[in-house]
Amino acid sequence: MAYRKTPAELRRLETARDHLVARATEVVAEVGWAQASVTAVADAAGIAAGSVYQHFPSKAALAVEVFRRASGHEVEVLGEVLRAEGDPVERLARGVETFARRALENRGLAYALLAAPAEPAVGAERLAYRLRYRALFAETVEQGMAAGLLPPQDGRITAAALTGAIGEVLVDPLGTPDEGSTEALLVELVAMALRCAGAAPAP
Amino acid sequence: MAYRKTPAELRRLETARDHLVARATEVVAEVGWAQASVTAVADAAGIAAGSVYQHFPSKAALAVEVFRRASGHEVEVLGEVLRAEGDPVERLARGVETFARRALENRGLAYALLAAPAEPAVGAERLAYRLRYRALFAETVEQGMAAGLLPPQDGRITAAALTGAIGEVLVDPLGTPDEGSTEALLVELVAMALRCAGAAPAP
DNA sequence: GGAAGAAGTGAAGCATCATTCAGAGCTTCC
DNA sequence: GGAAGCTCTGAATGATGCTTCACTTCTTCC
Repeated sequence: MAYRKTPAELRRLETARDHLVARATEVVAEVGWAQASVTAVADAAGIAAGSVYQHFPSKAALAVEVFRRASGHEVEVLGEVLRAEGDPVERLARGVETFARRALENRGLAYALLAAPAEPAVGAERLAYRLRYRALFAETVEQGMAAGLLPPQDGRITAAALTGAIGEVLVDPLGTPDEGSTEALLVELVAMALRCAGAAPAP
Repeated sequence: MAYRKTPAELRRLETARDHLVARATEVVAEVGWAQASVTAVADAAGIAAGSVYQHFPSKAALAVEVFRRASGHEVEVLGEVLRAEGDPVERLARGVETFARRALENRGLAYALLAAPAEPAVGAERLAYRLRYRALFAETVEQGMAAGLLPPQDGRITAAALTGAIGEVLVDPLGTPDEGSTEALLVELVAMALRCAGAAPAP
């Protein structure tokens, strides 16, 4: 007998999938990719290990989805800040600050997205998303050059440097992770980024 | 019956161990940590898998030795260049260039040392060696500030940025890996590094 | 030359996980 | 209410790859 899923059932499945991805993301942020076994993730989502395969064909596919959702959001936020109205140099400063601040607010996830050991499928995805971060920074740097605010340079290298610098700071944050030093860190990081792009020092 | 190894025998063992580490390093540079199984490494060294355990208590111990030998050499070379005679800014430029050039000349190994997915023991070692690179850069930046050649800044952040930037460039080299573009890349990278530290632009 | 002890071998042992599957429990539709 | 089809379960399966170990080969010493 032919049989169709009701909309409610479809919604339930979709919700279960979202819930699985969300919990998997938490697990990855807490314990890293290596420790995020199918069993651990399923337990966190409150389902059996086998049920993971109702939603994803493999562990790698789930891992990639976790990575894409989290990274996609970061790329969007960074893009919005960098493409806002105004002076390219100011936008760059705000972009670096936003990117770094968000990463520092969720270090576990940021580390997982940017640097933590991961299976090859996630590694490939990471490469692709890093290029997107870099492309966004590069675009803003080129606008700064076009506006005569930045000296001639290869914007792609400056962009890579910015991405790498923020990553480094996250991997081993300088100083203790309290409020005060985080703010000081951001100030230094933004200043470094502006020097790096060759912006004239603030008066 | 008590029995001592002859000096010749001791030398043979030491040589065998060195040979194993050297071949393992090659394997890692070629195929990465993940694919460098005990069997693959033993095959490359021309010994049986079990014989690896004559020299190292575990695969992780061998991996750590491979990492330390290769990274230790890089730290030494960088230290020598950065601590040579002369102007801190010039030394910094030469240090960045040397570090990047050496990495670009052996990309497989550089990638393995700086970024490739690896087991936790190697990851921990990597963190330690990155701090050593950063400490060397930071020292030079502070000397530049003391000499009035660089503006006030947190040298540790600049150092992290330099390490990160070079790492990024290696992970996904901009442009094709031919002679000409490598040289152009180095020029841009050094220029970026000097801006990053706040050195006055060359006339 | 031969006994004693060390190094080398490589196939078996073992641990770890991703993945599967046969059955239990639900949902749909008449 | 009940048949048909779907989701969920979790123990069994299977693959991978480090590590062990009984045995062979080589080295030392008398």
